[in-house]
Amino acid sequence: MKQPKVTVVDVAHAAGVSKSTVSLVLQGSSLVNETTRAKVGAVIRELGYVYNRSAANLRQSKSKIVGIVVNDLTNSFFAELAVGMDMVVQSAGYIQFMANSAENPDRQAEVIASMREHGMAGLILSPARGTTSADLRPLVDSGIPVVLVARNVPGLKVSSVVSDGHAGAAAAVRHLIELGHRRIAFLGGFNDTAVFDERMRGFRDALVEAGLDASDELVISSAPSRAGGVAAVERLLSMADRPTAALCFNDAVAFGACDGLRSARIEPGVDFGVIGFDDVIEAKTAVPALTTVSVDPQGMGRRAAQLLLKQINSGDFEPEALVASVRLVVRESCGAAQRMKREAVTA
Amino acid sequence: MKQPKVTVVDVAHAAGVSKSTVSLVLQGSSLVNETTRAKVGAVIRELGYVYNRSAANLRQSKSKIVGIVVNDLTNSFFAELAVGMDMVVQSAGYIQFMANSAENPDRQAEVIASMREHGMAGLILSPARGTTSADLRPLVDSGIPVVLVARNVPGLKVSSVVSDGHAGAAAAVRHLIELGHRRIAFLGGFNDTAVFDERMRGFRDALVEAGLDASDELVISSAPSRAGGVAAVERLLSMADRPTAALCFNDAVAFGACDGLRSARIEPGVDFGVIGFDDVIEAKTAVPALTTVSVDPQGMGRRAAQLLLKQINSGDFEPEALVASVRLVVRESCGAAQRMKREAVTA
DNA sequence: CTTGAAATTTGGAACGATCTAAATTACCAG
DNA sequence: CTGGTAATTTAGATCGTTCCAAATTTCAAG
Repeated sequence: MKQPKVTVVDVAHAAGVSKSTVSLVLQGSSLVNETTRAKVGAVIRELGYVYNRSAANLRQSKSKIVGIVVNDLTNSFFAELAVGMDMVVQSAGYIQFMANSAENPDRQAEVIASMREHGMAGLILSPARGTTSADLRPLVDSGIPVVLVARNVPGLKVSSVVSDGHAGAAAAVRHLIELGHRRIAFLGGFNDTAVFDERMRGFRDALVEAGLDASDELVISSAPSRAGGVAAVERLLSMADRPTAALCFNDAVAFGACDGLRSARIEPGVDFGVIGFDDVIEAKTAVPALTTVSVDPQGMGRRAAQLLLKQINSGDFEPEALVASVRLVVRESCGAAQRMKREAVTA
Repeated sequence: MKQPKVTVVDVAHAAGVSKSTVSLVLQGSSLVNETTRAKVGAVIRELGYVYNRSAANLRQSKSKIVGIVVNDLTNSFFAELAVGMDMVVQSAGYIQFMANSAENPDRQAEVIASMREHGMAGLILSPARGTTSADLRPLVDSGIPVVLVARNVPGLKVSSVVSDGHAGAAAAVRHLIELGHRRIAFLGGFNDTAVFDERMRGFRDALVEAGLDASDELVISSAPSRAGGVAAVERLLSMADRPTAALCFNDAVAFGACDGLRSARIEPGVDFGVIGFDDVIEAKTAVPALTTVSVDPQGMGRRAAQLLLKQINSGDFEPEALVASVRLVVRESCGAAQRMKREAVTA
């Protein structure tokens, strides 16, 4: 059962040539005679030879391995991201170490270190919450290309691919304004993250642009989860001058907000406008269907992988920052459907 | 920027010892003097040395890499599976190549070949539809441990971890019978897969056990997707002696079935009982909430990884077949809530 | 036949670790 | 001191590949 593994030398011997020739055949060199190439190829198949890439890399020190570390694979947004990367990495003839950091910076550091020991040529990282630039500095300084995706790490000079949170938030707010809302809140998310900051600024800028109130009390931060959404909406409902609509940090918060509204006998999408962010898979099927800002995670993954491969192949490179565009998907939770119905009646 | 990489020899030189000693330190051997160990450790940190595991493996030919290939990472069931594996693989000090085959056997073959060239110690595979035993034979024969998960490949003597589809389907059917249904259908899934066969037999056995009709016309196969569910339920509604409830091949089919029922003005969970399979994440939040057979994919992933590691560590091993137990999660779509309400009124 | 250039093939030194067996050093009792 | 054992350290071969420089073969023209 356990084959004593066969090497180039075995192949060479069986084919009656030298190991150098076999090596040449393996790399498809044009130096080798067509007859010998065929002969060696036949022997390779016959003996069931498998190429040992680590041995090869040892000599030429350029591996075909990239690392992919994602903060939460169970979140379908990040799973899609990973699948996008997988597609381009695979079709470029590379293979990936892939690991889930589960939002734990220590675990993240461990797997990155391990990948480095195994000789990865580059890393795509969707960083765990709390990742600092110091965590990544040694890796970056060693000259290994790194691409951050979905989230940024402040103070680190590396490439990144992030979605346009500012534009997305602004578009969502403009849509709510167009629907007639004049007092709009921003719900959920930890206010010490870069993503929060960007979306919140988009929110605020759109309000200011329309000459509406954009004061601090309209921004209610909380955990970026369903539970956080419930908590945030409770705070909102206790406000004196109560808003009539809200943009949420992400879809999970938006779902929580809907839960919270319902338990206060306020129907989301009818009595109150709710917009989410990310367009997770459940957004379409939820009741009411969630109006949300959609960010094609698979496309982002592909772009990140392309960027990384480009940097790996060009010995020297400059960090690049890509911004993935974003689009508002209007469904029911914002109340657009309601308004159309109303207009139909009036007409 | 680009460090000329430092090796054991550099460390040895800087620490004033031989490379053998450095190697001993690296493997934490007790042979080396405490003073030298400290000295070498300091130099290692100072020079920013990174261990080159491929070089090491070349000599000792036992890598700390496992391969994980999954048929569809965008499906949250399989994503959870992968996360479970990730957990145990990572904490065992291994690292994984992970790839998505996207249900494409050719792509699957490619990535497995690539992983093999890179020297993986074992493989966990959730096989793409259409995988044959011939596809995996060479790998298995080479003595590399392989664990199949979620799906089996007929005619291949390797370890596997699958859920108990028979018991799950039977439990679901018994529950429907208990709710008063006497004519029950099985919807969706391709009837040439092992998983289909197992679930369908569980369905049939439970019907026979209760002395009910279990004829072929009650089994309506289709694509295992939402669209497939719609198609299957349409065929069901055109039947002469129409069933009053259905067990679906998986949750996607169940959602489709609900869609189809609604467009025929039949309310799932009220006029018709629907049960799914897998307990995907949306099952809980859908309307009506889906009654379904839950299979803890993360736990399955963990068990698969544990099994693989066990086989890697014991030089020789026998294939083992693990069956993950399964439990029925009763929500709304089966009509149980309705019945309870009715009973409350009657009481 | 030679001959020289082109086409092939090849030996052996890397690559960065481990491992064996042997060398060196330390230490202690006599 | 000396011998002997225990504790450390080390030289050098080795793992499976690539690559350089050199060797060999092929072959058409003189």
